[in-house]
Amino acid sequence: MPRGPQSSSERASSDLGDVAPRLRLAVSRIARRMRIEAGDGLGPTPSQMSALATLDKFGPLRIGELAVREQVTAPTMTRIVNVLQAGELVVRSVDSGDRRSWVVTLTPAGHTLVRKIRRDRTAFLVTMLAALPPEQLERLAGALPVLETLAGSDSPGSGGDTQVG
Amino acid sequence: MPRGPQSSSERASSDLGDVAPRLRLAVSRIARRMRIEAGDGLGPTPSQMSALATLDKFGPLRIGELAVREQVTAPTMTRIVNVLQAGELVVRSVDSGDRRSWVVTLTPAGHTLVRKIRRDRTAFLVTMLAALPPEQLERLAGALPVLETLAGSDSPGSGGDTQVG
DNA sequence: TATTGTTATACTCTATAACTATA
DNA sequence: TATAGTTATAGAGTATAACAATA
Repeated sequence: MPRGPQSSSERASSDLGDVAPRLRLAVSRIARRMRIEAGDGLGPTPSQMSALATLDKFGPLRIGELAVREQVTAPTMTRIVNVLQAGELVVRSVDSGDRRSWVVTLTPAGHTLVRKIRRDRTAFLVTMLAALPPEQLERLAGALPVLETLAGSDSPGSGGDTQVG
Repeated sequence: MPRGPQSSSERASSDLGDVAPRLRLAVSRIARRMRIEAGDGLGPTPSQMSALATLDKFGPLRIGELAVREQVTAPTMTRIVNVLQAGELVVRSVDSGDRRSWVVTLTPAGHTLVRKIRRDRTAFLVTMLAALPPEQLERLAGALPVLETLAGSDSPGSGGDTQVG
């Protein structure tokens, strides 16, 4: 097994050619672990949670606006909002100025829930990171801006993501 | 905006406290982009793809074994295998020694498809990585072992993952 | 009897098409 | 007419329960 001259880290800068497959696998698995270890099956479904996160980020929105941001059809968003409303996580109010529309607003309980789940999802990583030697944590922190570049930004209209956590 | 003394990188080793939330968000988004930009809606559904990947990794398996590895019930796996069989991606053969069981095997076409999708998923990252300045690629490569630690390994029985890509 | 897999049935999430109310 | 949202209906994917064939 050929090794480069550098000595400190397992496999670092040598053979950059296999960075892509390794990064793909690592990212997929970390994402999956975060989902699962945060108790994915409990509480709101992914689509409900995503709608809550969008409301948390952008503030009150109309059904149609929510549907566009969530990349979901209007009937689907109607149902999602109905469920959230039944759970008292959002309220609907008539749009002053256009009585065909509803404005959907997060309730305090909705806010609290979004923050709780966000915390839960981060908690898994916090635990993992705490177990890392400082040198590895440094390296991870150093690569964070690069990862954020790869992640891109969620441009509101263009299928923006608004991840829960 | 307070900045640490180090000069070369945007935000690196200072305030490690927010590594977890940033990493969480970055990982979620990269995973999502990989899924979407690889043409997620096309070809086999996620559950079908996952079953194919498991067969690719572990070789021929019985329906029940597949169901356990995929964390799905037996009736569900029956249906998944039926669809894959109709698409000529797998074949069923009787288990010599227990005629209640079927052994499911990937066809050459199934193999080819798994590899194609794996390539497609990596392709997005290859493009993104090619656009990075060498210094950033270095930093990413340096953090890869750490990310792989966080990713963990998929222990076969314990709901192992067997990511497609 | 116990086990492997299938069939029957139901539930959730999503979509498209048709509809109602307002602009 | 055109638009915002809802209702009606259908399809994919999953589960539990009941069943068939074999061990």
